[in-house]
Amino acid sequence: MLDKAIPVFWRYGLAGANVQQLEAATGVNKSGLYSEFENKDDMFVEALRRYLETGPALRILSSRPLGLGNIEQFLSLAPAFSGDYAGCLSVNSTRDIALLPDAAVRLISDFNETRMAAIRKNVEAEFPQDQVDDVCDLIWTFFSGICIDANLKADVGAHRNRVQAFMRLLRGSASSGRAEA
Amino acid sequence: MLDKAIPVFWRYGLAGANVQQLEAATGVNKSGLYSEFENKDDMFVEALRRYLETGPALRILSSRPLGLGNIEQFLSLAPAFSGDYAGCLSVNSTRDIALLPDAAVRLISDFNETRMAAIRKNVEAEFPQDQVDDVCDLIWTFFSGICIDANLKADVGAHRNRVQAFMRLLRGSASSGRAEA
DNA sequence: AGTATTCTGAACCGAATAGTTCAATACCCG
DNA sequence: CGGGTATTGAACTATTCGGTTCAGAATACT
Repeated sequence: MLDKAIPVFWRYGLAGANVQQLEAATGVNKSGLYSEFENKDDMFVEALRRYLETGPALRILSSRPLGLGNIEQFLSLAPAFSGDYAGCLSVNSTRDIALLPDAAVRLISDFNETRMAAIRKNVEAEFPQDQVDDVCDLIWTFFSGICIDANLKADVGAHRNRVQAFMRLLRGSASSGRAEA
Repeated sequence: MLDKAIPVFWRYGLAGANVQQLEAATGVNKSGLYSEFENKDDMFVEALRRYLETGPALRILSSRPLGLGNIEQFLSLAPAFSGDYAGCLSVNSTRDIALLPDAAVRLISDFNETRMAAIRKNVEAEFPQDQVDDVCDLIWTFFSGICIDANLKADVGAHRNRVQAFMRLLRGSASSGRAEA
């Protein structure tokens, strides 16, 4: 049920989605919706929570061996490209941050930290210590950019290309960085 | 007047902004608003148009000499970090694309093309031809990422750092690319 | 000063919104 | 089969929304 609600919030945001759409998408009518959730905000928070919990990001980033391979997987697979919805619900939601309930903001912030820590472990495996912060930041910024851009045009081929170009840049920097060190 | 409306749409999006907020922000009441604009969608489109027309992006990207210096300026200055609003209205709006009037989608798409062409001219000045497409794509993706992330935390210092780290990566790639060629 | 014009305030409208209630119905399980 | 439990449909409320109308006040022009 939450899984059915996720795409609605994904596409339209919290403010742009109405409960009729949620009824249609979930197949549950208003009575049912409001017996399970307190209000629309609550539905959003729970959908977002489920999205973050079931998403592949942390799994990908913690698979062994740690390293840039995981980063590439993360950038390739974590943003969705399924037509119905594209990019990432959490990234999309940071755009709506001004209208989000506190609980949702906290979810996003907390998961950002967790995800960043997971990214960091992979970066530490390949970069000298003094570059780790910057590289992590670049990866996250790049991920956000991919996710937003996917809303406008979700081209799977272009996405693959883009990730590979970024990884080339990163790998180049990693090897030259090690050489210098 | 449009200048006063821009921050409202910026923060709350088209769906999340209501006309009361637009009245308060512009200091013009509903009567005045609706005598000048057809409807809320129209206000949004005109605000977005003005934003794109008056923004610094194209000016920065076409200043001489062309090159990565312009790209750095663009990444540093084009995203706003003014507390009231952060990032970029156009990038924010791509997240709301599903609810935007056609005219707005066209504005965004067209300006994306124009901006990308301007980026390209700067990239061509420093990169071998076969890397230009990829580098342009990376720059745009990075820009989008910066803008979205600014919604959550708009830290000017972190922003500077981030841009510089990206530029190091890019400059490293440019010199090694030329060396190979 | 007098006239034309613009802008404002406030009332008003219909539609859509989130959210509630409850009788009827379907379903499940003993 | 029968009784308890979910689930539904639909009517209903209250509020907010975008948008309209228009008389009056402020403003500008001559």
